Amino acid sequence: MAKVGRKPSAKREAILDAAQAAFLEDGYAATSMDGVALGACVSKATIYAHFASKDQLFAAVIQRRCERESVFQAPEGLPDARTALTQVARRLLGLLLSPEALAMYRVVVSESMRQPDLARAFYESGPAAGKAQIAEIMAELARRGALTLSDPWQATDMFIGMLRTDLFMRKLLGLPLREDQSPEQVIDTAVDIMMRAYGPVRPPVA
Amino acid sequence: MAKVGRKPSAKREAILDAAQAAFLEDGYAATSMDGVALGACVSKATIYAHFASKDQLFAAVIQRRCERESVFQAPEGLPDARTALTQVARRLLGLLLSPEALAMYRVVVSESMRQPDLARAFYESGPAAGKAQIAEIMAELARRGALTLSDPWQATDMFIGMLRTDLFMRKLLGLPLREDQSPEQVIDTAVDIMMRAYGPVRPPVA
DNA sequence: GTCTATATACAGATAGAC
DNA sequence: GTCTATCTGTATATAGAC
Repeated sequence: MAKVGRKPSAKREAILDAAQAAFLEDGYAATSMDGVALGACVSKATIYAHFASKDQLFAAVIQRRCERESVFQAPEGLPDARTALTQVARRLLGLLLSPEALAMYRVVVSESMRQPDLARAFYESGPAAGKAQIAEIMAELARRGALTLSDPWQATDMFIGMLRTDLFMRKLLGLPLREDQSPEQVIDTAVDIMMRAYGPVRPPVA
Repeated sequence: MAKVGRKPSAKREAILDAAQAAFLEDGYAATSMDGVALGACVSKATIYAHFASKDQLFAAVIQRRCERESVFQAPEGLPDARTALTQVARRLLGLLLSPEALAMYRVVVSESMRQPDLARAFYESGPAAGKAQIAEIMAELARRGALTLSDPWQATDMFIGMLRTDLFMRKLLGLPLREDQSPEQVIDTAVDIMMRAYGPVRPPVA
């Protein structure tokens, strides 16, 4: 069996690729090792030479997919808060609505109770990492005086929540979108609320 | 086989109860018809006398669970917007965080791509119905002048989103909550943002 | 409608040659 | 490491008696 340290074996990568496609497409239980072997042009025994079990193959797939993407660098230059938040929201909502992210979310959520380690890995590398990066941008905007907020983490939580609304739910469930639903409209509304709530010019508290 | 119209057979109900417990606890694939039969104190053949297949048993379970609960009646009396929104948020977040709702969400999301009809039934009776009821309350608050908003549906979407944040995600994935996370804190923050954005006294637009 | 017993298929995992 | 061939368990679904 291959060691834990990287073994950039071609077959191993082919197995992981085929397994990822199958798991994300069909879910954990509906994916068979025979199918993965077929997709990777490899015998089933070869899979077991690299991965001890279906569980561990699944874990390797999820872990590999968790080790990447983030890319919420602080907006270039010194844009105003509205522009900065809009850029961040576009990036995040685009990511959330991508077919790969939705498939990943479905399969991890469905297996989270049976594979707690995977649930944590996904959470840390996905939602938690994204939140941390956006919170840092929020904090920077607050330092510049572009936003007035006491807790960037709380504000970030709410901001992200406002992006995962009905549009996200429908995509997640595979339902068609209503005509008047668009990511841009969600983004505009969310940013608008953030600016009303935390914009630099705040109404005197009643 | 039993007709489609209601047959309040005791065994049928026992089967549905056992199946619901199993599906919500273990997920669709990991639930076996043998297990359901055991849980319902019934032979497996009896299950197939009532339900044509595992798929249809699952559908019946989900459908039955979808035909109920809502209960977002407009707050009693004429409370101010902050009180009304807080009451609504408490009710909704309590529902979202309940173990049954979380289990339902997990299993429906995981099977949504393979059973589109179920996904739609869940969406209509769950998220869509809840949103409609809350939007009506929003609209009533706007009519009273307690909120200033042009589109109650949009505002409702954002409000609900702000309740489904990190706290919800961690519960969904079965992760322990951070000490400083509490439903009440999420509710207070969300309501506060709504009041800042849509409260009757709005700042002049800069 | 309900049961016992069984058909049939396919899953995950392994043995052993190369 | 990789293959072919196989073991073994268990799943969905059904036959046929009552």
